[in-house]
Amino acid sequence: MPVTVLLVDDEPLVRAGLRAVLEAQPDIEVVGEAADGAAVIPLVRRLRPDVVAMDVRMPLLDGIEATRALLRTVGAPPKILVVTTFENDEYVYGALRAGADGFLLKRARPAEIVHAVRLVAEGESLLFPASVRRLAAEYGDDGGNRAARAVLERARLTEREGEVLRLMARGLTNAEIAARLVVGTETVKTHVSAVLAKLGARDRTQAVIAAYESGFVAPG
Amino acid sequence: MPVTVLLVDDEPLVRAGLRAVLEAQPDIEVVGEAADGAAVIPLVRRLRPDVVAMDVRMPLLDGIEATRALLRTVGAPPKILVVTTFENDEYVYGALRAGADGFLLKRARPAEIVHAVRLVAEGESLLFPASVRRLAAEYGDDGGNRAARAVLERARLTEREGEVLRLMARGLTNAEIAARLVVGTETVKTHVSAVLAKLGARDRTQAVIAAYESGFVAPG
DNA sequence: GATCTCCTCCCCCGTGCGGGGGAGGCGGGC
DNA sequence: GCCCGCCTCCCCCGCACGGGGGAGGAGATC
Repeated sequence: MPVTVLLVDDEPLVRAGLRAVLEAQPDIEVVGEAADGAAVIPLVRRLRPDVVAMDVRMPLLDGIEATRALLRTVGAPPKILVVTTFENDEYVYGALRAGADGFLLKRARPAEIVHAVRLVAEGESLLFPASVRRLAAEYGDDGGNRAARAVLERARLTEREGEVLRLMARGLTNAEIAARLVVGTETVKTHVSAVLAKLGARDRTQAVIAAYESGFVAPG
Repeated sequence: MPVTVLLVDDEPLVRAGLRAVLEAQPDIEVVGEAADGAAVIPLVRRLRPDVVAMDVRMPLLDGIEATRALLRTVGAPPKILVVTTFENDEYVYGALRAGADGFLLKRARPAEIVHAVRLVAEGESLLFPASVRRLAAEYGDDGGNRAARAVLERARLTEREGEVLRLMARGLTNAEIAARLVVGTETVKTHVSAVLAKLGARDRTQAVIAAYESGFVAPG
């Protein structure tokens, strides 16, 4: 059965765009739309979507409050994909802290949007592009350790994948990582691919950026 | 004429190793050795080396003080390559602040060592692997702007190269950077190569790491 | 026992990347 | 005038990278 999606955005144009992009996929179905956060909860109760694609900035009830309300009041809540215009939107942090599963830039390419929806539907987190660095701030001043663990959990990286990401963020090639971990390069490639997928990164460079931006690795 | 090098390290073994590596090159000549920073200044006056490869941790006079003294007292001072065991050596920052032109890990491969010597001899800076992030701290809290400019100057990146590095650090591919800057991909490749060379980075991933570690781009 | 996750390793394949060259135009400085 | 730094674009070439599959073993869970 297809992935069902509810669109929440105050701009009809954006909703139409998302609908067009998503419905072009045989395995994704847009089951409803809402123009404001206040309308979300009853709609979710009725339509039971797998994913809610929700704008952060909306009149009446914004994406953060709507996310919080959804998670608090709905049993078995849908996955929440926060939609935003700006990479460094203050609201995004709030939404992620409120429990959103990922976020999506409005200027992302169709393929990326589809990818993001599928990913969160499968239970993965989408932290890239990572304005999530401030996660670190939440976790006090004991450095990046707890923050790193938090990122690990949010992105659902396995321990091994976390090790690989850390080595990627030190500039090592797959072969060097393989030597360091005493495994085959094919194994490293597998882990790297998993890391890229979970972080929503296109290549190792973006993964390293995400590692820095999320506080998974800290400068210094 | 060859590049002349003066070796300064309290461990004879290290000096011998550097000598062996460097003298294997037809265009590099080791013209002298010293076991402590205190002996450096007269030797430099006498030998006029192009490059001084200097350990940071030495008895009597360490690499930081020796660097400072060299730059203060010698007219047309040599390029100074700081040699260190650890990537995150506190002393390294001091040496770079004191005016050293680059640093070198003792565990670097011979080819890298040779490369570093040639590079600083040519007047380039070698900031990678970048424990230079704390440059940012020197420049107050006005964010990364002045720090970025400082890194630009230290690494002698041109304005265009700085732009390219910034886009690399946002995860863009060469083609995307080319589109953004409205130039050909070949042009971008040229800039990228220049950035890699000047930062001493092996690939774009390492360049991005250097950008973060140096404070050239800031998380957030 | 069956199922699941994780780690490990293997295949094929296209391509973006980076190194090696060279070259022309343009501006500023000597 | 000349030279030099910078930006621009071009060639060839090897390889690491990343996507697409598949598969076996260890360990935990049910």
